[in-house]
Amino acid sequence: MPELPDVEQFRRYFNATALHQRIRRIHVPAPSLLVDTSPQGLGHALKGRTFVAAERHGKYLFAKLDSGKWLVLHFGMSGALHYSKAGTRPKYTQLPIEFENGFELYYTAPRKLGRIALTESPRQWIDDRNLGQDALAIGEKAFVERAAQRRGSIKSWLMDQHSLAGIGNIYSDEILFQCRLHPQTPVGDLDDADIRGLYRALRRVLATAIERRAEPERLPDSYLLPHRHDGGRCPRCDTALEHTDTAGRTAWFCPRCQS
DNA sequence: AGGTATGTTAATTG
DNA sequence: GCAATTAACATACC
Repeated sequence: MPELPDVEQFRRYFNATALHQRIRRIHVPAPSLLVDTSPQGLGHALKGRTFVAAERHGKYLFAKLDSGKWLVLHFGMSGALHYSKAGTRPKYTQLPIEFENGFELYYTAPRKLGRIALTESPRQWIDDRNLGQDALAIGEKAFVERAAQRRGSIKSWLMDQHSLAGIGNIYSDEILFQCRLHPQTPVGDLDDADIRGLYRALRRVLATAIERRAEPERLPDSYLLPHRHDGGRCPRCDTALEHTDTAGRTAWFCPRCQS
């Protein structure tokens, strides 16, 4: 689930629930999710502190503490956040954060593919990992420039977090469907109008998904995603959708509209 | 029981 | 150095 629109949901949820309450304690059942820290190190950084704001870059969520340090959360393929009364810990909770108000914020990750870390600043984390600009923050000019230095398929470009942060398999399929480009089209084959069309589709798709709270069922029926499954048909021309392996993932597309 | 899965990263190959 | 491909990670779900 968690691509840019999903993590943006988490950011808003975090800001609406978890700010300004003192942290009583935390627990780390699976230390393998920790990056460059330990359960003790994390506990030391969080205990007695409050969160003051949450920010997002690509698929990463950064939660600022009143100490100035930041908690970093990545949701992998299946992570989520839940805030509720203490003692209602959901299954697959990998980080419960208990507050003094009797509520807890639960970070869940059923497949343990997420990441938990601490950083001095989001900027430092982003630079250390060489992440690209956030997909919704990049301007058209920079987007066009990025395209010019890129070879290979358009889908792998959109999903490359070092080039552009936030887009994954699901939303890259939708963006390419919206601007009628086949996922395996080489970036070098696109002209300026194609690239600008791609940029506009990217912004529109991500903004729409955020508006719909990143719930796939709420997306317009004219979108690919509600039909992206075996037996699904193109909402535009009713052709049977096909899929192909690209960039190590399954890319769904309409063979008639996207050529 | 086996195949697939919305993510990232390292190793391998061209 | 790039890009594509594959495997690995750990586990749920169909």
